[in-house]
Amino acid sequence: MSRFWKPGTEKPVLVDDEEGGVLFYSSLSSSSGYGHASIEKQRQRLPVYKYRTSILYLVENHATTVIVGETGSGKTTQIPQYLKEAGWAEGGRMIACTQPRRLAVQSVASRVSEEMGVKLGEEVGYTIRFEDITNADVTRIKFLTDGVLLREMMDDPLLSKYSVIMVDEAHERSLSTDILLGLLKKIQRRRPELRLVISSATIEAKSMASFFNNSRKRQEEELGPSKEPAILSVEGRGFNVQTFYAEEPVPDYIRAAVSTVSSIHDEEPVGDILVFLTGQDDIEAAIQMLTEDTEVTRKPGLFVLPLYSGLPRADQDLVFSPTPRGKRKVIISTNIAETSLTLEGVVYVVDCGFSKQRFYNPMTDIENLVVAPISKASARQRAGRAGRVRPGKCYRLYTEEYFLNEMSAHGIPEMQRSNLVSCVIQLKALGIDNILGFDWPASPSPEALIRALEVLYSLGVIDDDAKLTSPAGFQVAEIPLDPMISKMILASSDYGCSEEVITIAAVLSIQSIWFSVRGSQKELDEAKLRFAAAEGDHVTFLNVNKGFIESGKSSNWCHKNHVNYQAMKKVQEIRQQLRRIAQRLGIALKSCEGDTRAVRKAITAGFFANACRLEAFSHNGLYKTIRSSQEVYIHPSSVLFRVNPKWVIFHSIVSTDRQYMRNVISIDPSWLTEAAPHFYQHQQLKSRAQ
DNA sequence: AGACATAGA
Repeated sequence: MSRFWKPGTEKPVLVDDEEGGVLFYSSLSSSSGYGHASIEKQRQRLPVYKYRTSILYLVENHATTVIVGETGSGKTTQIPQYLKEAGWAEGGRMIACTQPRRLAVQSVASRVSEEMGVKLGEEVGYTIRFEDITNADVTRIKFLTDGVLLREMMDDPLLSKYSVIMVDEAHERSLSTDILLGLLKKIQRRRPELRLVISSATIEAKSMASFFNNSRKRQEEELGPSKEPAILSVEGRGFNVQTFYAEEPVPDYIRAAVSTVSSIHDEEPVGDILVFLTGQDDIEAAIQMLTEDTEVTRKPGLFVLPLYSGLPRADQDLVFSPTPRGKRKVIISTNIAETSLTLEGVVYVVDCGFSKQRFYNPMTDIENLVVAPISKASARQRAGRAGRVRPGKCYRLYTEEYFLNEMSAHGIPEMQRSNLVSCVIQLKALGIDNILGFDWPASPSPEALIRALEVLYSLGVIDDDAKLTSPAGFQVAEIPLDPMISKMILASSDYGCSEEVITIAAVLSIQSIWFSVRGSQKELDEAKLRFAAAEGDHVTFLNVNKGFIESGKSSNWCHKNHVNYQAMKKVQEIRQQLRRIAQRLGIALKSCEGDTRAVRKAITAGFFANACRLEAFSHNGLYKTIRSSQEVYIHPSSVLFRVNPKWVIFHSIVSTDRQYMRNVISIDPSWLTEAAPHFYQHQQLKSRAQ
């Protein structure tokens, strides 16, 4: 909750800002105090309050209600309370409200418990991974991530303990939100008494409503609530934002962003500037230009800060520190500032019109990060970030003509740009047999679905009838990780190395265990050599983890070795969760005491499909994948870079100028046929080995 | 000889 609270200052109050972001108010700013009466008044001042009766009426009479709520309408914090006040949580039932992000879950839950004057974790609680702040006997309103609600369905497929489920931020179309929406539509048919509240931005409301339209003719004769969804709009409380467009298309958006910042600083009154660029590289280039530009640096009072997810926490926290009097803060950010967090004091937004987006190619089974134009919806969201404290201005580094005619209305749902193995196994675990015929809010391509089914079949997780195998399929579905990693953990049981493989699984599920600072790349490379294992990166992770444990989990040790202390703590947390799950699944927790063959065989059991062979006469480290003869190279960050063993298995691919394998181990090709005889026939390997 | 948008279980 106090994620960005700075020790030594008064504890801030977190307030949901209705965009899944979190706004940080100092408690000094509301000197009226938090007595019950003043909270009640604050509640009544929210735009959504006028619609209280209408909302309750619609929820009573419609199976699904779509709420279009703009920024600051108060829908997220108020609607669950209205529902409870109207009796929807009586008789032991619960009201659920989902969010796409953990931080939003925590902050909204704490706000609502405060408004209701109850202790968090009692009448109002929340659940996110690793944190269940609820009490089954007394919790009536429960906030949770949509991913957690999906997991809950494994034990309770009809979600029978909930009377109303509110899906917030549905317009974001995240993978888990879309899966959840598809499943909720199915549950509705079995549970006519269940009510859904879908909260969405304007642009998606109609398609949401038509997705949930289950009405048939002669509906009047049926009992129960109308199957036709209701739509209700609630106005927001943002300030007006004036938009400016580039007159001509800009050839270089980094340069254009820098000069726009410079002229805002020259010509506009005080107020912070938020610049949207695409990634770390862009941001660092822009900062360098801004600080080298003597025109700008001569002027006092410009305070430039980067913001992206990979930035160390201490540096991220800087953007929340108050702007000193007479200074102007310039925050240069990735998309993280579009939805995930909110910056107070921003009056000017500069939008480059692009973001990095993930795309998935089912033909090659490769996920790519591509710089691509944003949607109109994203552009509006970015602009809105300027109007939070007073009227603001948004400078778009593209033409109005481009905005109107070229930009798509909304982005492609994540479902249609992702590898679907995790998604498909979740549906299978819930008994959805006909994956291709599933009613999705946005259908993924049949090719991507078929590819996911193929991978699951080759892992032995589904059978010839595409049903989960027993026990392997059910076990893999139970582990909250990518199925290839889950399979690797299952196999570690047979090879007697589950402790090691669980460590590897934990490391692979976080971004990076290395602490990288621009300019100290060489030191990091040297630090890596201290842990480097000839077998490859996965074994190197084991060495790092061992060193960390032996140091007594010391942050000082991490610092000296260029290891990210926060990341290592996270690794330990995930390890503990995975160990508990493994024990529940009957996987013996056992260490192989340094037998790296055993570890690599277990990895092969999950990742055999990612096997590659060094080209016979390659002088530059060219490999080809066994499965599809794709040309790939070992990533320079790998400990096997330039070592180039003959046979390797990779964990993932990144595509830049070439396809690079990240996290690589060397293997013996005979392990492939041992792990997946059906996938690699002897014949095939032999002919390729020649 | 060179790189990592953003979430989530």
